[in-house]
Amino acid sequence: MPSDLFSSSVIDAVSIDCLIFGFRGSGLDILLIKHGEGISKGKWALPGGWIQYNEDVDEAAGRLLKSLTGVSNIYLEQLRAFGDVSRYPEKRVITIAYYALVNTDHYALSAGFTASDVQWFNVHEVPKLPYDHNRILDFGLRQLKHKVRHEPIGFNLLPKKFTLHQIQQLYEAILEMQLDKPNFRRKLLNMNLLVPCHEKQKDVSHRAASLYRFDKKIYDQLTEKGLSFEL
Amino acid sequence: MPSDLFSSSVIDAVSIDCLIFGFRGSGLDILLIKHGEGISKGKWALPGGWIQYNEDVDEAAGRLLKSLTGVSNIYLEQLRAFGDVSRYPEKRVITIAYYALVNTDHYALSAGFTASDVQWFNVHEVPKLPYDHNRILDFGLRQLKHKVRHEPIGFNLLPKKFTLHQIQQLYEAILEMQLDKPNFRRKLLNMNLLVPCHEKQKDVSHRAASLYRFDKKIYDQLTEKGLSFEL
DNA sequence: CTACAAATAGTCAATTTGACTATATTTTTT
DNA sequence: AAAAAATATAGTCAAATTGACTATTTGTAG
Repeated sequence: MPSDLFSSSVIDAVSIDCLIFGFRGSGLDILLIKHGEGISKGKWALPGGWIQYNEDVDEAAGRLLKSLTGVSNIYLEQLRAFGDVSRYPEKRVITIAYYALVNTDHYALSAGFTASDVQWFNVHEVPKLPYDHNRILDFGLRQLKHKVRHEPIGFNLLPKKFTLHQIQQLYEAILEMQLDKPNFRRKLLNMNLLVPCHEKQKDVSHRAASLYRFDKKIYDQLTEKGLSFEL
Repeated sequence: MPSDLFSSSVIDAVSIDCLIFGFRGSGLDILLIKHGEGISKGKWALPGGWIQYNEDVDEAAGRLLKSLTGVSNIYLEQLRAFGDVSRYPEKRVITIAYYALVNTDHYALSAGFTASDVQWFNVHEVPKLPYDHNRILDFGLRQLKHKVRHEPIGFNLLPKKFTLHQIQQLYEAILEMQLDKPNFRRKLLNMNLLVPCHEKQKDVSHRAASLYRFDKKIYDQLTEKGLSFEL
């Protein structure tokens, strides 16, 4: 740490930007908001905001997420900071990017936004975004692709109760590859991580599949016993 | 992004802190510097500095690393930002932590530091550090433990030419576990990632082991063909 | 020339993978 | 009511990988 502890800041501001991922059966989605004013008016962009003086950075991200979704117990984690000089015009703004995994069923969009301000986009059909937001998204997608194979975080994108086929579709969407159904089932079930709900899905026009849920406590127990989640 | 683009910053400063890892056969080391002045005078701490107005954050980290080691092409990657309100006294300082993997042979310590200012510590014998530096170190160790198993970055801690046994010792130090020698060799060699130097180590009082090197180009080629580094 | 130290090679059962085929249970169609 | 369609679930089997070992080779040191 340098000696000049009382120099005034050379950074104009630190912002938060958030990748909010959702999944609705057909590919992975991301939530964008439309800028109402400012430099990039009319453009779609990642939801973001400024960090307040008296809140932790993690708190700021949580606050932002809640203001968008109305819900607060959502999976949320820091991605990394982006701080190229040229990432933001005029001012020197460093942003700290977060990513959230939400179950699109369980929350009401837009507290304070109209429908036209907030919209889901398939992650591969995202328009050109301002600043370095496309780069942040790319980075987040890579991170998600990796993380979902080594930690059981994908379940956050699904309803509480889900079928094996739903998880598979989710993984196929995130990893961008086809997976063998029997083998995927086998691997997942053999981890003994999923708890059967003893319930079947409803309103499907074919044989109904069993519903399962993910239990963090069971995962933590198994982890202590040496399980390492790998898919 | 909120509308008030021209508010003055509520963050006093953004700093860089760097985890510099080294390996010298006996456990994993980290480089600490002794504070000469300021709030935490006399304490050992992570090397750090302020981000300049006209440099990317990654550049700032590189500059800091070079000022300490004299070398510039070192493996360096961002860990994450740490931004709790209480992490720093008096002022609101957010820090962006990086971690570097250096080969302790190949660089001269302390351009501008005396030996008593800079010192290697075994990562498990680190004193109480100021601010949230112990937390940053813990986070970095976890990250390293994970990353080293999924990406071939460990080689950065070794000399250009190394023996299989050296890699194994490195992995044992980072992962904090014993590994079976024949099985470790087999797995590593079967990836066809290591290039034999057709050379033996010297000055050992027993049978000399073959030297290998890691070739990033070969790794990239194999990756394209579907190899995924896993240890 | 013998003891040692560590490198390197090889064995083998158990487990996991990948690529499949087969059967079961529903709903919709004829 | 029977057949067709759709999807869930179960099972097979050879190949590859792993984990826990033993055996051999090649060098140094006394």
